Amino acid sequence: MRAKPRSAPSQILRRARRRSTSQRSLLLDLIQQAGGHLDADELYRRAREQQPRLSLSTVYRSLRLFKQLQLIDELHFEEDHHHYEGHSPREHHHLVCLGCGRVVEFESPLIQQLKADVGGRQGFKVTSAELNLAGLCPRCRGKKGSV
Amino acid sequence: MRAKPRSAPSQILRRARRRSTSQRSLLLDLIQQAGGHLDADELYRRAREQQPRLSLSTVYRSLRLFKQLQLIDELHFEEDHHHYEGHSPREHHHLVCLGCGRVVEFESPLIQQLKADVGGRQGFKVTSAELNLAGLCPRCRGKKGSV
DNA sequence: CTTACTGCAAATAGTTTGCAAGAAG
DNA sequence: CTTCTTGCAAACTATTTGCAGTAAG
Repeated sequence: MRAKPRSAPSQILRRARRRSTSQRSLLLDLIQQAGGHLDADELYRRAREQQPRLSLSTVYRSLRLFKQLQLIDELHFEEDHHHYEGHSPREHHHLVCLGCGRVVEFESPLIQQLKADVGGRQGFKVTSAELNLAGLCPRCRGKKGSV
Repeated sequence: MRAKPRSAPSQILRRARRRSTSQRSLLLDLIQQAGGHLDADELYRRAREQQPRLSLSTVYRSLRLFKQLQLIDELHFEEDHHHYEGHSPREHHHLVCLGCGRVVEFESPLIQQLKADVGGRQGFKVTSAELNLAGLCPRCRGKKGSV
């Protein structure tokens, strides 16, 4: 079984009867490049470096659209706003350092097992799983008093 | 090894040099009774039934305090605001129905294993783990078109 | 009494929306 | 051309803060 080739974003937009604009391309590029974990404001700041007139509304509208089209995933860390990353075919989860904010990704087969177990036991059809671990990274474990 | 007896909230407050007020007792009671998953607004509504002059600021200030003192835990579902539940000694996680919002709790030993595995591999000291599964409950799986 | 706590109103952060002008197809 | 998209300003939701009065210890 080969992985099905993922379409280019512009094709996905076309199929959904949405237009491919310079703003959308730029935002999507920035999200992919960043390797994930951007929040709306950071994305806005980076995007303005290349398109100074781009507005924050457009950032939010685009994020909502990309999310609907499954081009990106929304992450819910222990903060008051969301983070975003390009949708990756491999399910993975996040480990966040409470000291410096660094985010590490990891995969684990245990999660699949858990989804099946718990879903089955409760009669749910489980469609998504978000696991966030938090702690201190090697560097931040040292400077204890400082946090 | 016996579980160490948990102190009453009022004692915990005293130890932290915080006063035990009628507002704080009421809020804490409501959180315990509810069995968890309340958001600030719902808590506010319920509290006002018994203390109509209680303000929303007090709700937020109390939630922050309780969280600091580890009397409650904050949950981050796929929404724009947080939910809260009384801190329970047994680590557990949540399965949320996207149809009706029902929340089911579950425990799993796999999570402990995962924390140790991932933490060790990355050199992190893992202090917390939040796992949220989402899907459709038995009832909502039926009425598919309706959601 | 002393100082933490509360209620209220005003401020702030994050996000959404109405609308007229602009661009994609 | 037609309709979707954008920028801007205003609105909105969730949460925090300043301050003067109130109450816990």
